[in-house]
Amino acid sequence: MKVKDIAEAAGVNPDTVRFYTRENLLKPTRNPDNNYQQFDAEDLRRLRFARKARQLGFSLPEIRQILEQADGHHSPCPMVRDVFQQRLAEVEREIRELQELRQRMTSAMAAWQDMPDGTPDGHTICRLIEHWEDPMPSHRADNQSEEH
Amino acid sequence: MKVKDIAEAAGVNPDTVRFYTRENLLKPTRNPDNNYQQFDAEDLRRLRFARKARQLGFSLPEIRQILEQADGHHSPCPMVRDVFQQRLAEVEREIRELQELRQRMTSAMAAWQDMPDGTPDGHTICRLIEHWEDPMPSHRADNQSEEH
DNA sequence: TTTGACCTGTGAGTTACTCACAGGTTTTAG
DNA sequence: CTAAAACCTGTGAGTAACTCACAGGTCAAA
Repeated sequence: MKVKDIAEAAGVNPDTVRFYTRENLLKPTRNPDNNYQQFDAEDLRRLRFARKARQLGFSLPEIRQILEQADGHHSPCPMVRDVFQQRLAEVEREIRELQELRQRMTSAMAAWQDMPDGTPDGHTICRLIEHWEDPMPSHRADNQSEEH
Repeated sequence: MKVKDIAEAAGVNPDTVRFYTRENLLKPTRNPDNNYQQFDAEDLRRLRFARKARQLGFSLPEIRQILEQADGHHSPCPMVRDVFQQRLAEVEREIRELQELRQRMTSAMAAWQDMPDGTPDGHTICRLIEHWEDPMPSHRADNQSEEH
């Protein structure tokens, strides 16, 4: 399998395959004739695994670690379990934060209803946002200055 | 007020103030003697507004737009309302996706309980993830190839 | 007066890709 | 058989919203 083949088989962009190869998540052999990368069924499994782990919120370094552990015939289980549990906690925190945010937004929307659309006072909304009480630190998506 | 003062007053990193200034969200005057930036109370209000809008999920270009509209004595209301509504829908989608993810993760955790911690078969977990049924596109946090 | 804390602008690093480029190879159509 | 299309290669840049580092200038206190 060449880059495009494995990419299609896994449903990803060929550039992602190249990227993962650069990042040592995939280790294709090389065709000495033309230096093309050769992927096999195992690579495809790794790629699919990586993609699913990504959907679960694992980072590329974490995924690489898992794959390397498995390569070395070590059980990545305990580690995976830890990371998985951490990730679950994180997901739950994200849900709580977003629910709170949604609550605050719908309240704001309600207050909004009382104003005509083209209200002449542009400061009304701005004040609404200005006086937004300072909440959560933020949700992981937008802020990397998180506490980990 | 100098950079550090306004940064402290708003509870942000001084580099964020400098960054917002570069991005034209803040337009401090300059002290001609030393070329230092001079911020006033209005700048502080803008900065606080920007930070709260960020927490609500507005992007910097959106925030800049709102501030510029307000500067030009136009009411940013209709625009803000639109963006706000979009953002609310997005938050609700994120919540749904994360809840689904959490559901799937807790199910996986349950299956996990049946295995001893240091299980010799490292492929057990990997298989668990491998066979994860392909779900949602992903949640905005980790994937910019979203459909907008 | 000298230290230390601040200021300046610029450039790089973060994450997980995606895209563009220039040049080599292979496949396919005519 | 050849020319064009489609693929391959590596590298470098762009994305969002910062954060940090660097080198050199300025200023307040001891």
